Amino acid sequence: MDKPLAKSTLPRLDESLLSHLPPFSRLDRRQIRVILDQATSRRYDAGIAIFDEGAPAERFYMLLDGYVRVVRITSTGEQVTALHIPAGQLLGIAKAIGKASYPATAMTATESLALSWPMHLWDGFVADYDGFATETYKTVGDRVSEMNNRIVEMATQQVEQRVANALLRLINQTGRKVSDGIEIDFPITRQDLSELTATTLHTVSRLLSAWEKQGMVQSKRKRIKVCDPHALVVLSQI
Amino acid sequence: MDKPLAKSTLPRLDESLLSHLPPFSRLDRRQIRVILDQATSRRYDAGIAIFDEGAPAERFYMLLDGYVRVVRITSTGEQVTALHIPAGQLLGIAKAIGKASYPATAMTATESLALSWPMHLWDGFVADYDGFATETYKTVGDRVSEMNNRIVEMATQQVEQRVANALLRLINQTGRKVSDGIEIDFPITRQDLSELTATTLHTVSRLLSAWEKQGMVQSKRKRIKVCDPHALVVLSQI
DNA sequence: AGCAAACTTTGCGCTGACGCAAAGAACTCC
DNA sequence: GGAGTTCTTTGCGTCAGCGCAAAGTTTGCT
Repeated sequence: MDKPLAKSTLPRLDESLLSHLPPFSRLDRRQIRVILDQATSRRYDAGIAIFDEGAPAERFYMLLDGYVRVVRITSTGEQVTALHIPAGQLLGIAKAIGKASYPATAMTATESLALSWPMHLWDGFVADYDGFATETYKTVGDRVSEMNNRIVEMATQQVEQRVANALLRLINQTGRKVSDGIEIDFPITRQDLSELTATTLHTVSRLLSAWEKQGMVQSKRKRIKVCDPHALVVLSQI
Repeated sequence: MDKPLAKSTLPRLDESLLSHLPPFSRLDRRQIRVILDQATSRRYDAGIAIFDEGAPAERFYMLLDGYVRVVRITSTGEQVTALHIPAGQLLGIAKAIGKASYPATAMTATESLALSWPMHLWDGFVADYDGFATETYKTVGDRVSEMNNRIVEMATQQVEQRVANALLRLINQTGRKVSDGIEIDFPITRQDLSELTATTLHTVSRLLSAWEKQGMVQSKRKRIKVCDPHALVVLSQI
């Protein structure tokens, strides 16, 4: 869909980009060099689809910087966010779950930077690189767990608890410590939160307003800061 | 937890048990013989936990006969059904998603029969048996897709649509053609259906009564037969 | 600076689905 | 065969959260 930049337009990628990331951490410099030389690097604006649900899974990606929202779009045009992926994780790994096309759309939540490789290299990576397969399946497992938890939450909890849980998950996964609390590290609207918790932006807005009055959170346009995580935990477990 | 029967109490297992099942279908008789000789066979009554959420994943299973419900239990004791597994599929494959313990409980929905192997054989199976890994990851992928669909459904659909969808999924996966419709092939209560669709048994009962009046379904105690699948499809897609 | 677009807040009425309650039907086990 | 258990149905009152509407706020664009 979008044409990757020619590799030559970018400075040679440095080994340190990958060497500390779990799927590659057991590899030596030489192996990482080979991997990097096969990679395409690209910057994405915020709000762009890296790949689309249903499209043939031609490449897999390593998110180096930014945040990605994995969304599914229903026949009636509603969006449902399945998960958020922070920098340092693989995405578009359809092959790891035996799929030939992407099962969901990956949208950048912020400006992002990702490496990608053609999918035909996948089997080689799995076979040749120690730890790559293991870490990949762990990633799949973590995402399965998260989806599982979402199902349980949606099945058993009220809207208020679901929103509280979603906020807690977001600050755990992508929180940034600031002066008087923890802030979600990417722009997130009431609409986004509602798509993550199966409710409406109105209800999310009302909840955040109420919580702000009680001093548990502070928010401005596209930014949410949690000041009292413990109070949220209490709320989420009623 | 439950002690498997000693292998010697059962007649020698026949190769035809496995030879047509996807994870083993590319193997020759000799390989299947080796696999069977390492397997433990066991019968389970209906309503029994084959393994429990959180327990160390010591064995993996192939369901030969019956149906298994994969459930999660919340801190408040509510059950949520994640998926149903029909005969012919692997279960308890925590290793395939990088887990050392089972992420959910597997309960038999009917009397069932399963083979199992100690988990330490897993890596050998993946390495030695052609197609085993591929088929396993496909199974994982299918389950991920199904969970994904459940999330989207729960996020966007009304109770009526969710129940209709659940019924359609059940007759697709586990339906048995009978005289004037398709019947779900295992006993399923209103309560079970409500745990699958995040609602109450009362609401499910009301819906089924209404649908029965319209001739779309017929049901008796623990049995549901869909007479007009197309009408359900229409209902589910409003 | 000024306009447009995107995001947020808040009020109000409505209703789908739940909670509770109670009775009826089917099956199981002595 | 009868007592107990499990499953199902149905009625009724209630309310959480949605839909709609409209106004306010922030940001970006020209």
